[in-house]
Amino acid sequence: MPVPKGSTLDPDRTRAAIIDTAMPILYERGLDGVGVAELCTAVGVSKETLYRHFGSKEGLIEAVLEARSERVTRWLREAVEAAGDDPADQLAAVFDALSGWHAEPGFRGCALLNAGAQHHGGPELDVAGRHLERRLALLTSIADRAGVPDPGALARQWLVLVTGCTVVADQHPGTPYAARLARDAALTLLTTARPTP
Amino acid sequence: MPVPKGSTLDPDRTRAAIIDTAMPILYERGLDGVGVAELCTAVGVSKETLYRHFGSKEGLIEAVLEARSERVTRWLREAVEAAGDDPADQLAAVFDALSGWHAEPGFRGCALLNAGAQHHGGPELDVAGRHLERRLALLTSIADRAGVPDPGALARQWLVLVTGCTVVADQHPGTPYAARLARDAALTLLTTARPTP
DNA sequence: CTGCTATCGTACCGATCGGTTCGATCTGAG
DNA sequence: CTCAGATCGAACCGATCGGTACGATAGCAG
Repeated sequence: MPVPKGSTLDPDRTRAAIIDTAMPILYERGLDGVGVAELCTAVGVSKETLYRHFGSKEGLIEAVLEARSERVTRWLREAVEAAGDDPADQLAAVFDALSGWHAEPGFRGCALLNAGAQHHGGPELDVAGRHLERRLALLTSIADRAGVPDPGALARQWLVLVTGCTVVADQHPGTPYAARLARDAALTLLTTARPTP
Repeated sequence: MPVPKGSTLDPDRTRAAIIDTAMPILYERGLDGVGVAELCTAVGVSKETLYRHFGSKEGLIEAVLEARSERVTRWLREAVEAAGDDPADQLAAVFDALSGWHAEPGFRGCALLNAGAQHHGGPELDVAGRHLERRLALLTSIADRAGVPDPGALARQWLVLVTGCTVVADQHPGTPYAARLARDAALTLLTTARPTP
């Protein structure tokens, strides 16, 4: 076994440490708001190490965003799973989870959407698109369970609400509790879409 | 009259020309994606002139975003006014206007929201907030006319839909016609909110 | 004509950026 | 102990950035 595992020289560990440390800094200051040198000193790593792992600043950004998307997706899925079997409860759990996130001190909007807006032509936009696709899949599973006639359309309406309330919560101080309003709207759409026996 | 009006040396004209030319470039390439020198050559103006008018790149950006917000707000208000007196028609007109915008070739999301995401701490976020405030005012006027019990809450739900469908249309290729889905959702919310006599 | 002002074109500044290179150092495998 | 690979620290590179300075020019008021 030529590669040491778990040691201080473990490349996987170094890579994970870079991602974990760089993530909040890039989220807080923006992709273009912080240089590679500063990221390196924050992580406690040399530039050579960072470039050997990620090849370029772009590569680092992609890795950070991918890790973020996976983390957020898992977090939201767990919130849904903890809400029981009722689709309405699951849907409410999504927006309640968002409510808590929006109220956190360091909340600055969705890191993926922000990145897609910042480097619009680049790979960040693709990462953001895949992120929304994962989120749509989660919402579609809820709509499927609810047995509505067109679960795909309803899930996409929910996706618009989820995305919109996060942006509004971030950028419009005149709308607090945007997630709560979106939750009510989503539940109304669910009720209206359900076949009335 | 020491200031020439309408001549090629008219400062107001120069200022407007700089804003008009810089606006699509900053929108397309991002606030940090284009330098002041390139903007100057695109406008056909010297750096000294640009800096005398706006003081800094930040000042130029603020002026451009402010002009953009006013233009977009006027455009949407006119779409509403052209839709007649029925609140439902006015609401549908908002999302239909958005549909057409989203389908335009150079569509890259809302310039104000993108700017707020790019320079998150700075004045751009305030401009984006004021932009959403203007949009909320328009939606609130529709909700008022509809005579719903809580027009402020309904208008804010519509604001979430408007914002969300624009972001989704930009960043999620898997959801085409996001504005049409949002339109249906908004009309459903309106119908549900109306008192049933 | 005489100013005044807006503008141009260019050169220039210091700072920062992303990225590369290299010798020294440390760690763990064998 | 020896060796290979991972890392460090710092110097270094060319390019670009936002912003400034200056002499020349052009249009208008008086």
